[in-house]
Amino acid sequence: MIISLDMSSDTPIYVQLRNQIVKGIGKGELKAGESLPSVRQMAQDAGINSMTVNKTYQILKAEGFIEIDRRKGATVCPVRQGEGAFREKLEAELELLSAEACLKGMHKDEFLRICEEMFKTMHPAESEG
Amino acid sequence: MIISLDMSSDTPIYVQLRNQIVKGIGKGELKAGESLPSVRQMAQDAGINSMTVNKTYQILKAEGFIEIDRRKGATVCPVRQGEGAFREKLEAELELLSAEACLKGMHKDEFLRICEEMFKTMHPAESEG
Amino acid sequence: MIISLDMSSDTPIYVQLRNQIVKGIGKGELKAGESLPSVRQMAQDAGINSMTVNKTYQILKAEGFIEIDRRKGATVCPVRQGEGAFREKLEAELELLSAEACLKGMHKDEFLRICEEMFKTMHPAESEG
Amino acid sequence: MIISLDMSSDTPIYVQLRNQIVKGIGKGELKAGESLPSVRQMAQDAGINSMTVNKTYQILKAEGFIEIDRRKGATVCPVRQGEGAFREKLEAELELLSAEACLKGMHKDEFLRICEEMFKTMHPAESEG
DNA sequence: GTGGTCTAGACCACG
DNA sequence: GTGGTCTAGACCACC
Repeated sequence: MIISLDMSSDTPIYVQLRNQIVKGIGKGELKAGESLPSVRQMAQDAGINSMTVNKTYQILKAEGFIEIDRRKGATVCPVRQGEGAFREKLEAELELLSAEACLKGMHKDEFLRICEEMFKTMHPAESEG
Repeated sequence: MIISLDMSSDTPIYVQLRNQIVKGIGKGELKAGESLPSVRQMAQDAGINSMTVNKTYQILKAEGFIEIDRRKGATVCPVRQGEGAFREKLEAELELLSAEACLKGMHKDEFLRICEEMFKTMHPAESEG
Repeated sequence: MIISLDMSSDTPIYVQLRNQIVKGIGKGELKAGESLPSVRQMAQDAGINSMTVNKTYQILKAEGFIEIDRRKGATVCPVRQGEGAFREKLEAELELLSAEACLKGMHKDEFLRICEEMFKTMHPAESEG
Repeated sequence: MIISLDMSSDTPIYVQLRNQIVKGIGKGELKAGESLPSVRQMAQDAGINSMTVNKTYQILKAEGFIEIDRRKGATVCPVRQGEGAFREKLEAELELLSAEACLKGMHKDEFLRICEEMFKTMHPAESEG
Protein backbone atom coordinates (compact mmCIF):
# COMPACT_ATOMS: atom_id res chain seq x y z
CA MET A 1 0.00 0.00 0.00
CA ILE A 2 1.09 3.52 -0.80
CA ILE A 3 1.61 6.02 1.99
CA SER A 4 1.49 9.70 1.18
CA LEU A 5 2.27 12.22 3.86
CA ASP A 6 2.00 15.99 3.80
CA MET A 7 4.91 17.33 5.80
CA SER A 8 3.57 20.87 5.79
CA SER A 9 0.13 19.89 7.08
CA ASP A 10 -0.79 20.83 10.62
CA THR A 11 -2.09 17.31 11.12
CA PRO A 12 0.71 15.43 12.89
CA ILE A 13 2.50 12.86 10.79
CA TYR A 14 1.60 10.02 13.13
CA VAL A 15 -2.10 10.91 12.72
CA GLN A 16 -1.82 11.09 8.96
CA LEU A 17 -0.10 7.73 8.93
CA ARG A 18 -2.71 6.25 11.27
CA ASN A 19 -5.50 7.51 9.02
CA GLN A 20 -3.90 6.13 5.87
CA ILE A 21 -3.54 2.72 7.44
CA VAL A 22 -7.11 2.73 8.72
CA LYS A 23 -8.32 3.59 5.23
CA GLY A 24 -6.07 0.88 3.80
CA ILE A 25 -7.64 -1.71 6.06
CA GLY A 26 -11.12 -0.41 5.37
CA LYS A 27 -10.61 -0.62 1.62
CA GLY A 28 -9.32 -4.16 1.82
CA GLU A 29 -5.81 -3.29 0.67
CA LEU A 30 -4.69 -4.72 3.98
CA LYS A 31 -6.59 -7.81 5.05
CA ALA A 32 -7.07 -9.34 8.48
CA GLY A 33 -4.03 -11.35 9.50
CA GLU A 34 -1.80 -9.62 7.01
CA SER A 35 1.46 -8.08 8.21
CA LEU A 36 2.30 -4.41 8.18
CA PRO A 37 5.85 -3.39 7.30
CA SER A 38 8.20 -3.38 10.28
CA VAL A 39 8.59 -0.12 12.12
CA ARG A 40 11.98 0.48 10.57
CA GLN A 41 10.87 -0.49 7.08
CA MET A 42 7.82 1.75 7.19
CA ALA A 43 9.96 4.59 8.55
CA GLN A 44 12.39 4.22 5.69
CA ASP A 45 9.68 3.91 3.05
CA ALA A 46 7.83 6.95 4.30
CA GLY A 47 10.98 8.94 4.95
CA ILE A 48 10.18 9.58 8.60
CA ASN A 49 11.59 8.67 11.98
CA SER A 50 10.96 5.21 13.34
CA MET A 51 9.64 6.57 16.63
CA THR A 52 6.91 8.32 14.70
CA VAL A 53 5.94 5.04 13.09
CA ASN A 54 6.14 3.32 16.44
CA LYS A 55 3.74 5.87 17.92
CA THR A 56 1.29 5.24 15.09
CA TYR A 57 1.45 1.48 15.57
CA GLN A 58 0.89 1.83 19.32
CA ILE A 59 -2.21 3.93 18.68
CA LEU A 60 -3.59 1.45 16.15
CA LYS A 61 -2.94 -1.31 18.68
CA ALA A 62 -4.75 0.60 21.43
CA GLU A 63 -7.66 1.16 19.05
CA GLY A 64 -7.85 -2.57 18.38
CA PHE A 65 -7.04 -2.31 14.68
CA ILE A 66 -3.74 -4.16 14.79
CA GLU A 67 -1.86 -6.57 17.04
CA ILE A 68 1.83 -6.31 17.76
CA ASP A 69 3.55 -9.64 18.21
CA ARG A 70 7.13 -9.76 19.33
CA ARG A 71 7.84 -12.36 16.71
CA LYS A 72 5.71 -11.54 13.71
CA GLY A 73 5.65 -7.77 14.03
CA ALA A 74 2.36 -5.95 13.44
CA THR A 75 -0.66 -7.72 11.92
CA VAL A 76 -4.15 -6.56 11.06
CA CYS A 77 -6.88 -7.65 13.50
CA PRO A 78 -10.18 -9.11 12.39
CA VAL A 79 -13.13 -6.70 12.59
CA ARG A 80 -14.23 -5.73 16.07
CA GLN A 81 -17.79 -4.94 16.96
CA GLY A 82 -18.21 -1.23 17.42
CA GLU A 83 -18.13 0.18 20.89
CA GLY A 84 -20.61 2.86 21.86
CA ALA A 85 -17.76 5.34 22.05
CA PHE A 86 -17.24 5.24 18.31
CA ARG A 87 -20.88 5.89 17.62
CA GLU A 88 -20.78 9.10 19.62
CA LYS A 89 -17.64 10.23 17.88
CA LEU A 90 -19.19 9.46 14.50
CA GLU A 91 -22.31 11.45 15.29
CA ALA A 92 -20.30 14.43 16.53
CA GLU A 93 -18.15 14.52 13.41
CA LEU A 94 -21.09 14.08 11.07
CA GLU A 95 -22.95 16.86 12.83
CA LEU A 96 -20.10 19.25 12.12
CA LEU A 97 -19.67 18.11 8.52
CA SER A 98 -23.41 18.45 7.97
CA ALA A 99 -23.34 21.99 9.28
CA GLU A 100 -20.44 22.91 7.04
CA ALA A 101 -22.04 21.27 4.02
CA CYS A 102 -25.27 23.07 4.74
CA LEU A 103 -23.50 26.43 5.03
CA LYS A 104 -21.77 25.80 1.73
CA GLY A 105 -25.18 25.41 0.15
CA MET A 106 -25.06 21.67 -0.30
CA HIS A 107 -28.40 19.88 -0.29
CA LYS A 108 -29.24 16.76 1.64
CA ASP A 109 -29.40 14.54 -1.43
CA GLU A 110 -25.94 15.47 -2.59
CA PHE A 111 -24.53 15.12 0.91
CA LEU A 112 -25.98 11.63 1.27
CA ARG A 113 -24.82 10.69 -2.19
CA ILE A 114 -21.25 11.50 -1.22
CA CYS A 115 -21.63 9.62 2.06
CA GLU A 116 -22.78 6.55 0.19
CA GLU A 117 -20.12 6.87 -2.48
CA MET A 118 -17.40 7.00 0.15
CA PHE A 119 -18.74 4.06 2.11
CA LYS A 120 -18.95 1.98 -1.05
CA THR A 121 -15.18 2.04 -1.43
CA MET A 122 -14.90 0.03 1.78
CA HIS A 123 -14.84 -3.75 1.93
CA PRO A 124 -16.22 -5.25 5.11
CA ALA A 125 -14.08 -8.20 6.17
CA GLU A 126 -17.07 -10.48 6.68
CA SER A 127 -17.66 -10.86 2.97
CA GLU A 128 -14.19 -12.26 2.42
CA GLY A 129 -14.64 -15.97 2.66
CA MET B 1 -26.68 30.01 21.87
CA ILE B 2 -24.87 27.85 24.36
CA ILE B 3 -21.14 27.30 24.08
CA SER B 4 -19.64 24.29 25.82
CA LEU B 5 -15.89 23.83 25.83
CA ASP B 6 -13.81 20.96 27.11
CA MET B 7 -10.63 22.39 28.56
CA SER B 8 -8.97 19.00 28.87
CA SER B 9 -9.66 18.01 25.28
CA ASP B 10 -6.76 17.91 22.88
CA THR B 11 -8.78 19.88 20.37
CA PRO B 12 -7.67 23.50 20.68
CA ILE B 13 -10.19 25.81 22.26
CA TYR B 14 -10.37 28.10 19.24
CA VAL B 15 -11.26 25.09 17.07
CA GLN B 16 -13.91 23.90 19.50
CA LEU B 17 -15.40 27.38 19.55
CA ARG B 18 -15.29 27.63 15.75
CA ASN B 19 -17.05 24.28 15.45
CA GLN B 20 -19.76 25.21 17.93
CA ILE B 21 -20.51 28.42 16.05
CA VAL B 22 -20.58 26.63 12.70
CA LYS B 23 -23.04 24.12 14.11
CA GLY B 24 -25.09 26.94 15.61
CA ILE B 25 -25.39 28.61 12.21
CA GLY B 26 -26.14 25.31 10.50
CA LYS B 27 -28.91 24.51 12.93
CA GLY B 28 -30.48 27.89 12.48
CA GLU B 29 -29.83 29.04 16.03
CA LEU B 30 -27.86 31.84 14.44
CA LYS B 31 -29.45 33.26 11.29
CA ALA B 32 -27.94 35.23 8.44
CA GLY B 33 -27.49 38.87 9.40
CA GLU B 34 -27.67 38.12 13.08
CA SER B 35 -24.91 39.41 15.37
CA LEU B 36 -22.48 37.30 17.32
CA PRO B 37 -21.53 38.43 20.82
CA SER B 38 -18.58 40.82 20.92
CA VAL B 39 -15.16 39.30 21.35
CA ARG B 40 -15.00 40.45 24.96
CA GLN B 41 -18.51 39.30 25.76
CA MET B 42 -17.94 35.87 24.27
CA ALA B 43 -14.61 35.55 26.09
CA GLN B 44 -16.27 36.38 29.38
CA ASP B 45 -19.22 34.05 28.81
CA ALA B 46 -17.01 31.14 27.87
CA GLY B 47 -14.38 31.87 30.47
CA ILE B 48 -11.54 32.04 28.00
CA ASN B 49 -8.99 34.51 26.77
CA SER B 50 -10.28 37.17 24.36
CA MET B 51 -7.34 36.52 22.05
CA THR B 52 -8.69 33.02 21.60
CA VAL B 53 -12.11 34.34 20.65
CA ASN B 54 -10.54 36.83 18.29
CA LYS B 55 -8.65 34.06 16.56
CA THR B 56 -11.87 32.09 16.12
CA TYR B 57 -13.69 35.06 14.61
CA GLN B 58 -10.85 35.72 12.18
CA ILE B 59 -10.99 32.11 11.02
CA LEU B 60 -14.75 32.19 10.56
CA LYS B 61 -14.33 35.39 8.57
CA ALA B 62 -11.63 33.80 6.39
CA GLU B 63 -13.94 30.84 5.79
CA GLY B 64 -16.69 33.21 4.69
CA PHE B 65 -19.09 32.28 7.46
CA ILE B 66 -19.17 35.67 9.18
CA GLU B 67 -18.41 39.29 8.39
CA ILE B 68 -16.63 41.59 10.79
CA ASP B 69 -17.63 45.24 10.74
CA ARG B 70 -15.83 47.68 12.99
CA ARG B 71 -19.17 49.26 13.98
CA LYS B 72 -21.66 46.37 14.01
CA GLY B 73 -19.27 43.69 15.23
CA ALA B 74 -19.50 40.17 13.82
CA THR B 75 -22.54 39.09 11.81
CA VAL B 76 -23.51 35.84 10.14
CA CYS B 77 -23.14 35.78 6.33
CA PRO B 78 -25.77 34.38 3.98
CA VAL B 79 -25.03 30.97 2.48
CA ARG B 80 -22.11 30.73 0.10
CA GLN B 81 -22.02 28.36 -2.80
CA GLY B 82 -19.68 25.51 -2.02
CA GLU B 83 -16.17 25.86 -3.27
CA GLY B 84 -14.48 22.81 -4.72
CA ALA B 85 -12.04 22.84 -1.83
CA PHE B 86 -14.77 21.98 0.63
CA ARG B 87 -15.96 19.09 -1.43
CA GLU B 88 -12.51 17.53 -1.36
CA LYS B 89 -12.23 18.02 2.36
CA LEU B 90 -15.67 16.49 2.85
CA GLU B 91 -14.81 13.45 0.80
CA ALA B 92 -11.52 12.95 2.62
CA GLU B 93 -13.18 13.08 6.02
CA LEU B 94 -16.05 10.83 4.98
CA GLU B 95 -13.59 8.34 3.55
CA LEU B 96 -11.87 8.08 6.93
CA LEU B 97 -15.13 7.90 8.88
CA SER B 98 -16.41 5.23 6.50
CA ALA B 99 -13.27 3.17 7.03
CA GLU B 100 -13.55 3.45 10.81
CA ALA B 101 -17.25 2.61 10.75
CA CYS B 102 -16.58 -0.35 8.50
CA LEU B 103 -13.82 -1.66 10.79
CA LYS B 104 -16.12 -1.32 13.77
CA GLY B 105 -18.54 -3.61 12.00
CA MET B 106 -21.11 -0.98 11.07
CA HIS B 107 -23.17 -1.68 7.95
CA LYS B 108 -23.84 0.77 5.14
CA ASP B 109 -27.51 1.17 6.01
CA GLU B 110 -26.80 2.18 9.57
CA PHE B 111 -24.01 4.51 8.51
CA LEU B 112 -26.24 6.28 6.01
CA ARG B 113 -29.07 6.44 8.53
CA ILE B 114 -26.81 8.34 10.92
CA CYS B 115 -25.59 10.60 8.12
CA GLU B 116 -29.16 11.49 7.26
CA GLU B 117 -30.20 11.90 10.87
CA MET B 118 -27.38 14.35 11.46
CA PHE B 119 -28.05 16.35 8.31
CA LYS B 120 -31.71 16.65 9.21
CA THR B 121 -30.89 18.74 12.27
CA MET B 122 -29.63 21.47 9.92
CA HIS B 123 -31.77 24.28 8.54
CA PRO B 124 -30.62 25.64 5.19
CA ALA B 125 -30.87 29.42 5.20
CA GLU B 126 -32.41 29.64 1.72
CA SER B 127 -35.83 28.74 2.98
CA GLU B 128 -36.03 31.78 5.19
CA GLY B 129 -36.56 34.47 2.54
CA MET C 1 6.72 14.89 46.40
CA ILE C 2 10.01 13.08 46.00
CA ILE C 3 10.73 11.07 42.89
CA SER C 4 13.39 8.39 43.02
CA LEU C 5 14.31 6.52 39.89
CA ASP C 6 16.60 3.56 39.41
CA MET C 7 18.39 4.07 36.13
CA SER C 8 19.83 0.56 36.13
CA SER C 9 16.49 -1.14 36.68
CA ASP C 10 14.95 -3.05 33.81
CA THR C 11 11.65 -1.34 34.56
CA PRO C 12 11.43 1.54 32.08
CA ILE C 13 11.81 4.99 33.58
CA TYR C 14 8.39 6.09 32.41
CA VAL C 15 6.82 3.15 34.25
CA GLN C 16 8.77 3.85 37.42
CA LEU C 17 7.69 7.48 37.25
CA ARG C 18 4.08 6.48 36.59
CA ASN C 19 4.14 4.16 39.60
CA GLN C 20 5.64 6.76 41.89
CA ILE C 21 2.98 9.28 40.94
CA VAL C 22 0.18 6.73 41.40
CA LYS C 23 1.52 5.94 44.86
CA GLY C 24 1.83 9.65 45.61
CA ILE C 25 -1.82 10.20 44.74
CA GLY C 26 -2.86 7.11 46.68
CA LYS C 27 -1.03 8.26 49.77
CA GLY C 28 -2.58 11.69 49.64
CA GLU C 29 0.66 13.48 48.95
CA LEU C 30 -1.01 14.67 45.78
CA LYS C 31 -4.67 15.59 46.22
CA ALA C 32 -7.46 15.81 43.69
CA GLY C 33 -7.29 19.07 41.78
CA GLU C 34 -3.68 19.66 42.69
CA SER C 35 -1.18 20.38 39.94
CA LEU C 36 1.72 18.21 38.96
CA PRO C 37 4.98 19.87 37.97
CA SER C 38 5.14 20.85 34.31
CA VAL C 39 6.67 18.34 31.95
CA ARG C 40 9.85 20.34 31.71
CA GLN C 41 10.08 20.96 35.43
CA MET C 42 9.58 17.31 36.30
CA ALA C 43 12.15 16.33 33.68
CA GLN C 44 14.68 18.69 35.17
CA ASP C 45 13.95 17.64 38.76
CA ALA C 46 14.20 13.95 37.94
CA GLY C 47 17.18 14.38 35.64
CA ILE C 48 15.47 12.74 32.68
CA ASN C 49 14.28 13.71 29.24
CA SER C 50 11.06 15.66 28.91
CA MET C 51 9.66 13.22 26.38
CA THR C 52 9.92 10.50 28.96
CA VAL C 53 7.92 12.62 31.39
CA ASN C 54 5.46 13.43 28.64
CA LYS C 55 4.94 9.74 27.96
CA THR C 56 4.26 9.14 31.64
CA TYR C 57 1.73 11.95 31.79
CA GLN C 58 -0.04 10.66 28.68
CA ILE C 59 -0.36 7.24 30.26
CA LEU C 60 -1.71 8.65 33.51
CA LYS C 61 -4.18 10.67 31.48
CA ALA C 62 -5.30 7.60 29.54
CA GLU C 63 -5.73 5.74 32.82
CA GLY C 64 -7.93 8.51 34.12
CA PHE C 65 -5.65 9.50 36.98
CA ILE C 66 -4.81 12.98 35.76
CA GLU C 67 -6.16 15.57 33.36
CA ILE C 68 -4.01 17.63 31.05
CA ASP C 69 -5.25 21.14 30.48
CA ARG C 70 -3.59 23.33 27.93
CA ARG C 71 -3.66 26.21 30.37
CA LYS C 72 -3.14 24.74 33.82
CA GLY C 73 -0.91 21.82 32.90
CA ALA C 74 -1.54 18.44 34.56
CA THR C 75 -3.90 18.10 37.54
CA VAL C 76 -4.97 15.14 39.65
CA CYS C 77 -8.44 13.78 38.88
CA PRO C 78 -10.98 12.96 41.57
CA VAL C 79 -11.40 9.24 42.30
CA ARG C 80 -13.00 7.19 39.57
CA GLN C 81 -15.09 4.14 40.22
CA GLY C 82 -13.12 1.04 39.34
CA GLU C 83 -13.73 -0.61 36.03
CA GLY C 84 -13.99 -4.35 35.81
CA ALA C 85 -10.69 -4.43 33.94
CA PHE C 86 -8.78 -3.35 37.01
CA ARG C 87 -10.31 -6.05 39.14
CA GLU C 88 -9.07 -8.74 36.78
CA LYS C 89 -5.60 -7.24 36.71
CA LEU C 90 -5.58 -7.07 40.51
CA GLU C 91 -6.57 -10.70 40.85
CA ALA C 92 -3.95 -11.82 38.36
CA GLU C 93 -1.18 -9.96 40.14
CA LEU C 94 -2.27 -11.11 43.58
CA GLU C 95 -2.39 -14.69 42.36
CA LEU C 96 1.23 -14.49 41.31
CA LEU C 97 2.34 -12.71 44.49
CA SER C 98 0.50 -15.30 46.57
CA ALA C 99 2.25 -18.11 44.78
CA GLU C 100 5.64 -16.52 45.29
CA ALA C 101 4.92 -15.79 48.94
CA CYS C 102 3.76 -19.34 49.42
CA LEU C 103 6.89 -20.76 47.81
CA LYS C 104 9.03 -18.58 50.04
CA GLY C 105 7.34 -20.21 53.02
CA MET C 106 5.20 -17.25 54.01
CA HIS C 107 1.95 -18.08 55.80
CA LYS C 108 -1.44 -16.65 55.01
CA ASP C 109 -1.61 -14.58 58.16
CA GLU C 110 1.65 -12.82 57.49
CA PHE C 111 0.74 -12.27 53.85
CA LEU C 112 -2.56 -10.69 54.78
CA ARG C 113 -0.91 -8.61 57.49
CA ILE C 114 1.40 -7.09 54.89
CA CYS C 115 -1.50 -6.53 52.51
CA GLU C 116 -3.38 -4.65 55.19
CA GLU C 117 -0.34 -2.69 56.30
CA MET C 118 0.29 -1.50 52.77
CA PHE C 119 -3.31 -0.54 52.13
CA LYS C 120 -3.41 1.46 55.36
CA THR C 121 -0.84 3.90 54.02
CA MET C 122 -3.39 5.00 51.42
CA HIS C 123 -5.83 7.84 51.91
CA PRO C 124 -9.08 7.53 50.01
CA ALA C 125 -10.09 10.91 48.64
CA GLU C 126 -13.67 10.58 49.93
CA SER C 127 -12.64 11.20 53.50
CA GLU C 128 -11.13 14.56 52.68
CA GLY C 129 -13.97 16.97 53.16
CA MET D 1 -0.22 -28.52 33.85
CA ILE D 2 -1.62 -26.19 31.21
CA ILE D 3 0.48 -23.34 29.89
CA SER D 4 -1.31 -20.44 28.21
CA LEU D 5 0.72 -17.71 26.59
CA ASP D 6 -0.40 -14.47 25.04
CA MET D 7 1.88 -13.76 22.11
CA SER D 8 0.56 -10.21 21.68
CA SER D 9 1.09 -9.27 25.31
CA ASP D 10 3.89 -6.89 26.14
CA THR D 11 5.02 -9.20 28.93
CA PRO D 12 7.91 -11.24 27.51
CA ILE D 13 7.14 -14.87 26.85
CA TYR D 14 9.83 -16.12 29.20
CA VAL D 15 8.30 -14.06 32.02
CA GLN D 16 4.82 -15.33 31.26
CA LEU D 17 6.13 -18.88 31.29
CA ARG D 18 8.03 -18.30 34.53
CA ASN D 19 4.90 -16.89 36.16
CA GLN D 20 2.73 -19.78 35.04
CA ILE D 21 5.17 -22.29 36.47
CA VAL D 22 5.45 -20.39 39.75
CA LYS D 23 1.67 -20.38 40.03
CA GLY D 24 1.57 -24.06 39.16
CA ILE D 25 3.96 -24.87 41.99
CA GLY D 26 2.12 -22.59 44.38
CA LYS D 27 -1.19 -24.24 43.61
CA GLY D 28 0.23 -27.69 44.14
CA GLU D 29 -0.19 -28.76 40.53
CA LEU D 30 3.55 -29.29 40.57
CA LYS D 31 4.87 -30.78 43.78
CA ALA D 32 8.37 -30.76 45.31
CA GLY D 33 10.58 -33.37 43.64
CA GLU D 34 8.35 -33.59 40.61
CA SER D 35 9.87 -33.20 37.15
CA LEU D 36 9.15 -30.43 34.70
CA PRO D 37 8.92 -31.27 31.00
CA SER D 38 12.26 -31.17 29.21
CA VAL D 39 13.21 -27.91 27.55
CA ARG D 40 12.45 -29.33 24.13
CA GLN D 41 9.17 -30.88 25.18
CA MET D 42 7.97 -27.69 26.82
CA ALA D 43 9.02 -25.66 23.79
CA GLN D 44 7.07 -27.94 21.50
CA ASP D 45 3.99 -28.02 23.71
CA ALA D 46 3.89 -24.25 24.05
CA GLY D 47 4.85 -23.58 20.46
CA ILE D 48 7.82 -21.42 21.33
CA ASN D 49 11.56 -21.38 20.85
CA SER D 50 13.52 -23.73 23.10
CA MET D 51 15.97 -20.96 23.95
CA THR D 52 13.05 -19.14 25.53
CA VAL D 53 12.20 -22.16 27.68
CA ASN D 54 15.84 -22.56 28.62
CA LYS D 55 15.97 -18.96 29.77
CA THR D 56 12.88 -19.49 31.91
CA TYR D 57 14.36 -22.59 33.55
CA GLN D 58 17.61 -20.79 34.29
CA ILE D 59 15.70 -18.00 35.99
CA LEU D 60 13.62 -20.39 38.07
CA LYS D 61 16.84 -22.13 39.08
CA ALA D 62 18.46 -18.82 40.07
CA GLU D 63 15.36 -18.00 42.12
CA GLY D 64 15.67 -21.33 43.91
CA PHE D 65 12.36 -22.70 42.70
CA ILE D 66 13.75 -25.57 40.65
CA GLU D 67 16.93 -27.62 40.38
CA ILE D 68 18.47 -28.62 37.09
CA ASP D 69 20.26 -31.96 36.98
CA ARG D 70 21.97 -33.07 33.81
CA ARG D 71 20.47 -36.55 34.19
CA LYS D 72 17.03 -35.99 35.72
CA GLY D 73 16.23 -32.71 34.02
CA ALA D 74 14.42 -29.97 35.96
CA THR D 75 12.72 -30.78 39.27
CA VAL D 76 10.76 -28.68 41.72
CA CYS D 77 12.63 -27.69 44.90
CA PRO D 78 11.14 -27.91 48.36
CA VAL D 79 10.03 -24.62 49.90
CA ARG D 80 12.74 -22.13 50.71
CA GLN D 81 12.56 -19.80 53.68
CA GLY D 82 11.83 -16.33 52.49
CA GLU D 83 14.78 -14.10 51.95
CA GLY D 84 14.49 -10.49 53.00
CA ALA D 85 14.74 -9.49 49.37
CA PHE D 86 11.40 -11.07 48.57
CA ARG D 87 9.70 -9.31 51.42
CA GLU D 88 10.81 -5.94 50.11
CA LYS D 89 9.66 -6.78 46.63
CA LEU D 90 6.30 -7.95 48.00
CA GLU D 91 5.78 -4.77 49.94
CA ALA D 92 6.70 -2.60 46.97
CA GLU D 93 4.25 -4.38 44.70
CA LEU D 94 1.46 -4.37 47.25
CA GLU D 95 2.01 -0.67 47.85
CA LEU D 96 1.43 0.01 44.17
CA LEU D 97 -1.57 -2.28 43.93
CA SER D 98 -3.06 -0.68 47.04
CA ALA D 99 -2.67 2.77 45.54
CA GLU D 100 -4.32 1.70 42.30
CA ALA D 101 -7.15 -0.04 44.14
CA CYS D 102 -7.65 3.00 46.31
CA LEU D 103 -7.77 5.34 43.31
CA LYS D 104 -10.30 3.08 41.63
CA GLY D 105 -12.51 3.56 44.66
CA MET D 106 -12.02 0.11 46.18
CA HIS D 107 -12.34 -0.14 49.96
CA LYS D 108 -9.96 -1.91 52.30
CA ASP D 109 -12.37 -4.72 53.09
CA GLU D 110 -12.85 -5.66 49.48
CA PHE D 111 -9.14 -5.39 48.77
CA LEU D 112 -8.28 -7.70 51.65
CA ARG D 113 -11.03 -10.09 50.67
CA ILE D 114 -9.47 -10.48 47.24
CA CYS D 115 -6.01 -10.88 48.78
CA GLU D 116 -7.28 -13.70 50.97
CA GLU D 117 -9.25 -15.32 48.18
CA MET D 118 -6.17 -15.44 45.99
CA PHE D 119 -3.90 -16.79 48.70
CA LYS D 120 -6.38 -19.54 49.49
CA THR D 121 -5.86 -21.09 46.08
CA MET D 122 -2.28 -21.90 47.09
CA HIS D 123 -1.16 -25.11 48.77
CA PRO D 124 1.93 -24.78 50.95
CA ALA D 125 4.26 -27.72 50.37
CA GLU D 126 5.03 -28.20 54.06
CA SER D 127 1.82 -30.04 54.73
CA GLU D 128 2.72 -32.82 52.38
CA GLY D 129 5.37 -34.64 54.43
C1' DG E 1 4.97 30.14 29.83
C1' DT E 2 2.76 25.39 28.54
C1' DG E 3 2.35 20.81 26.06
C1' DG E 4 2.91 18.34 21.40
C1' DT E 5 5.69 16.74 17.72
C1' DC E 6 9.65 15.27 15.31
C1' DT E 7 14.43 13.94 14.46
C1' DA E 8 18.83 11.19 14.47
C1' DG E 9 21.04 8.06 16.64
C1' DA E 10 21.93 5.07 20.31
C1' DC E 11 21.27 1.02 23.29
C1' DC E 12 18.74 -2.86 25.04
C1' DA E 13 15.52 -6.93 25.34
C1' DC E 14 13.37 -10.44 22.88
C1' DG E 15 13.08 -14.62 20.10
C1' DG F 1 16.01 -9.62 12.67
C1' DT F 2 12.16 -7.28 15.61
C1' DG F 3 10.08 -3.70 18.81
C1' DG F 4 10.93 -0.70 23.09
C1' DT F 5 13.25 2.90 25.39
C1' DC F 6 15.86 6.98 26.02
C1' DT F 7 18.40 11.17 24.93
C1' DA F 8 19.30 16.03 23.46
C1' DG F 9 17.73 19.44 21.09
C1' DA F 10 14.74 21.56 17.96
C1' DC F 11 10.40 23.66 16.34
C1' DC F 12 5.56 24.54 16.61
C1' DA F 13 0.80 25.54 18.39
C1' DC F 14 -1.74 27.20 22.09
C1' DC F 15 -3.14 30.50 25.63
